Amino acid sequence: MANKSDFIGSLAKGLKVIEAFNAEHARLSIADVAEATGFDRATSRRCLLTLHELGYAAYDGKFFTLTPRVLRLGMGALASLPLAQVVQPWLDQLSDRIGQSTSVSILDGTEIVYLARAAQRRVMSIGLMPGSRLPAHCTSMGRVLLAALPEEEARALIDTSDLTPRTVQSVTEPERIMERLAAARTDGYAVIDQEVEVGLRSIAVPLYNAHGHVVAALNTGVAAVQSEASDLAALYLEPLKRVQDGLRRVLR
Amino acid sequence: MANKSDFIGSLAKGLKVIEAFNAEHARLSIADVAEATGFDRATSRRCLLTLHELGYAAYDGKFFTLTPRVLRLGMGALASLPLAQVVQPWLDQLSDRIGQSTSVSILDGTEIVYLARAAQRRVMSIGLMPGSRLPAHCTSMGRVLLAALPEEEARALIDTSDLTPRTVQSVTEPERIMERLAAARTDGYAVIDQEVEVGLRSIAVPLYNAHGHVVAALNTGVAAVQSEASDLAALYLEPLKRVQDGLRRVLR
DNA sequence: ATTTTTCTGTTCGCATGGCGAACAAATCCG
DNA sequence: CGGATTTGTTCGCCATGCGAACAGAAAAAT
Repeated sequence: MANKSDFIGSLAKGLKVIEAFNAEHARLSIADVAEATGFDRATSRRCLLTLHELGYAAYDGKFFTLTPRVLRLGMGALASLPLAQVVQPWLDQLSDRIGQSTSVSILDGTEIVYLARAAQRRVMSIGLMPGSRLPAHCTSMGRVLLAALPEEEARALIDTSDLTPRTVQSVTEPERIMERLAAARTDGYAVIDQEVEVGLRSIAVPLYNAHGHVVAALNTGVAAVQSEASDLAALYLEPLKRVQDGLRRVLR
Repeated sequence: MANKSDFIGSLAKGLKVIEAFNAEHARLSIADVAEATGFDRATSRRCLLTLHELGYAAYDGKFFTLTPRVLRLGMGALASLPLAQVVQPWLDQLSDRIGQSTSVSILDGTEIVYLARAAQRRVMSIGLMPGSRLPAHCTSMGRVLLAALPEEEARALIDTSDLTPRTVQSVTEPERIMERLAAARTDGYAVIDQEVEVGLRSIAVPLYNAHGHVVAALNTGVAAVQSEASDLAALYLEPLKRVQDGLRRVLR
């Protein structure tokens, strides 16, 4: 930004207030928002009242919750990503053929964002839908996306990730994660075994565009009771690579 | 809002700029945004540059597109709706049993917003995901949700709806739509036959909470080549009502 | 290739919007 | 019931955000 005077502080504050709401904090008071954002209580209050006035938040006299109207804010981004529309039929077909859930995601900072999904039976307790996020370092799709970056860039992202273990199997040492990325780079795919959630294993491959650049990741996830980690490549790598090859001609 | 001075105009402007992006207008210039929002060009420019600075928009030197980060703005709303989490397993089961896609949505103004979905084979060309919207007046779920409102309230929403026909079968006269709502009220369900999209028929029922209030709608959609509209009730009403009954005890 | 039109970047003066402190009242909690 | 916490409100202040105006760049038309 050329000039500091091109920046609108009030808008920035309001967006930070919206981001203060999440699954764990769905219903917040003025004091809650002031604490979560670090803004003055009166500032937080004006932001919340503005959101309420515009229909983005409901207010019961003390607590605020976001309303479905805020979904309009995000739809512009999903809509502007042609990738999701293009890959959906491929995911549906792949999911039908292999009998497992499949997804496509992209990297956004230290997280992956789901763009498209074809779901079979639920194997994860958290519902994953376009827009959902998971940490990149401990997901198969995240690992192939990080592996596609220059090594220093990947390391910087790992260093700023929240490496808090999510299961007892979570890999949390940066050096070991970098090793897994190197392996993913060499193998052309990544497998995770109950690192992001107990009971879930998944395998992912990168998706390339016609120029050979990695633009997304494709995975399938299976219940741990259903397949050993060591079997995932034998079972699913070939169909995933077939979709990878098919999409390479289509994506730009 | 008690005081006009509790309203933050700059925040309101910025949110309107974000909403200017949609599927048809995914990539906008400063002039485009000024035109779409009615704001001064310099104001539009500052909003866009602020969104870019915060990571919500990408900028190529002339055009802006929203980035996946704006999805964080909407996720707080979905997360704060326990309804989506509660109904998902019921949708998955129902979808498996009847072999068709099923969805749950709520009313937001003149539109329905999808909260949850269990998809089988794609019958619609537009991908519907949580957060997607369709006009209420010409969808089966929209009709049962409008039918649950006091009649004057429903009429006011019909009067402010965009009644542009989407297919040759679209019902667009307010009186005829009100008749369809009355029928839905009497029957306890609604069927639409290719009004929202050629090739799609669907049937929906309202979802009640333990207090008997309508809180959402549940539907299944089928390809027109697969079932006649007159057969939908015979084929699917019973399983839909079974889920309706089951959820009545669970929803609050 | 040139001219015209449209768009963007930038500056700047101005008005007021948004800020936060302070106080009173309401609510919550022990 | 008293103390602690939170919310509503007012208000003075000043920095923020606005929009006009101008120059330059880019795009479109000739």
